[in-house]
Amino acid sequence: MASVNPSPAREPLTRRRVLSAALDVIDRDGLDGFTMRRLGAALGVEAMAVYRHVPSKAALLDGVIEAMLAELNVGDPMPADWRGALSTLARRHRALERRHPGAYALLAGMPAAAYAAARPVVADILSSLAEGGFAGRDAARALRLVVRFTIGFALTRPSGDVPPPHSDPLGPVLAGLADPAEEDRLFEVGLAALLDGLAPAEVP
Amino acid sequence: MASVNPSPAREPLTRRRVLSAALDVIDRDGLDGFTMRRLGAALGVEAMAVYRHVPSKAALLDGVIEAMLAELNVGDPMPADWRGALSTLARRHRALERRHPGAYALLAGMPAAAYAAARPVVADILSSLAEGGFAGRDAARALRLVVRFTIGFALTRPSGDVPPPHSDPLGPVLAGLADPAEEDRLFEVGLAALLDGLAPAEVP
DNA sequence: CCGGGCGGGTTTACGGTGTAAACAGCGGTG
DNA sequence: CACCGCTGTTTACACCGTAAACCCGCCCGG
Repeated sequence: MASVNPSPAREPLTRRRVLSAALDVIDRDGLDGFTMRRLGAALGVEAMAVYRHVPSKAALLDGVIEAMLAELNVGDPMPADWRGALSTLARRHRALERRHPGAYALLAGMPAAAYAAARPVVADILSSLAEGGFAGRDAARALRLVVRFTIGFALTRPSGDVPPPHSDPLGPVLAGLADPAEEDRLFEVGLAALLDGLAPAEVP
Repeated sequence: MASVNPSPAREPLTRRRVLSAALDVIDRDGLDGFTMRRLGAALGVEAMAVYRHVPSKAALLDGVIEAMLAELNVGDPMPADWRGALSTLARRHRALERRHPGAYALLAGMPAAAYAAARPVVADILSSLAEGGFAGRDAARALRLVVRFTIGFALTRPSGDVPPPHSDPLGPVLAGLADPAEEDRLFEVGLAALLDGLAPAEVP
């Protein structure tokens, strides 16, 4: 017989399949609900089978990080000016977070080496920055700051709802804390401020 | 007999004592190494004893968050100008992180109500901002942005060390990634940029 | 003076976790 | 055909958060 499966036996487990299923499970059940046993179930397999393709849960999560970062390379095209490039990166990051709300938190402890998965965008942006007059070190700093601002902003979204709606000095700070529209506006304000302040020293 | 203990029996467990010991254990063993059983041991008590003073581990961690935020109220005095006030808050935050490197990550999911523990500083800063010409909504936004930038920056410190030291377009981005001095400089650059961009629209 | 409740601390137990180790079947090669 | 290496399964272990039962010393009403 040819290699066509006579019975609809499952196709073989693969590192790719494992990583992709892991991302799905995390997005569905959250990071806390993500369990090797659940991952196995999602793959139609026993938990321990996963360990044939991944050395540990931590390493698996590193793989998930890289898979997410790779998604940053696709999207509407990057503008050539540094400001546009950086804010496009930020927007892709926010889209990534919306797509993977559970897994996005993994980016906090990123292994640094994982950045390589986003090499194409990063390279584009670095060249935009160079073209825009940033010195090498300053370009790297600008990029890192935008990335960390964006990730950090997403990770620090406060949870519970606002309790004291009146006559508290904290009132204005807590108001509309959970409103997604305000969240968007806040991010845009912050990003614009950061980019303004990052512009390279003019050399007239 | 007076209330002096005849035998050096341990003094009674208290919510305060529990929270403080929890903070110690977290700082020593990290968030992952923080276990109810270990906390009990640190208090010279069985794990379940803690539950007389705290309804669950999650609630306990909320208490730890509030304890940390309360520390923001002490430190060298706050300048009256909004820029100085905000950057003093940021500096206190960074000191807090240095003091509690393990527990600081809890601030990511802060319950929003916990902000109340920092009411004094927050009130000071809001009045500085008002004095500086910020409208109510803008003042709250500026404050929230600085806080989230600062916390987010701390939480997104990349872990592993830099692998490709040469001839990679990513070279400059990964270089000196783990150097604490560069980390400080990066933070100062970002904070300055953010504050610059946040200045209220001038009304001449 | 006593007895009883009760509040703080301990013991035991349960279902869940990550994963080490032994095992089972199956395909390809001598 | 015998064997071996891969892949997946089973079993087992130590540890986790916490529910429930228990135990004991103190305080208070009679």
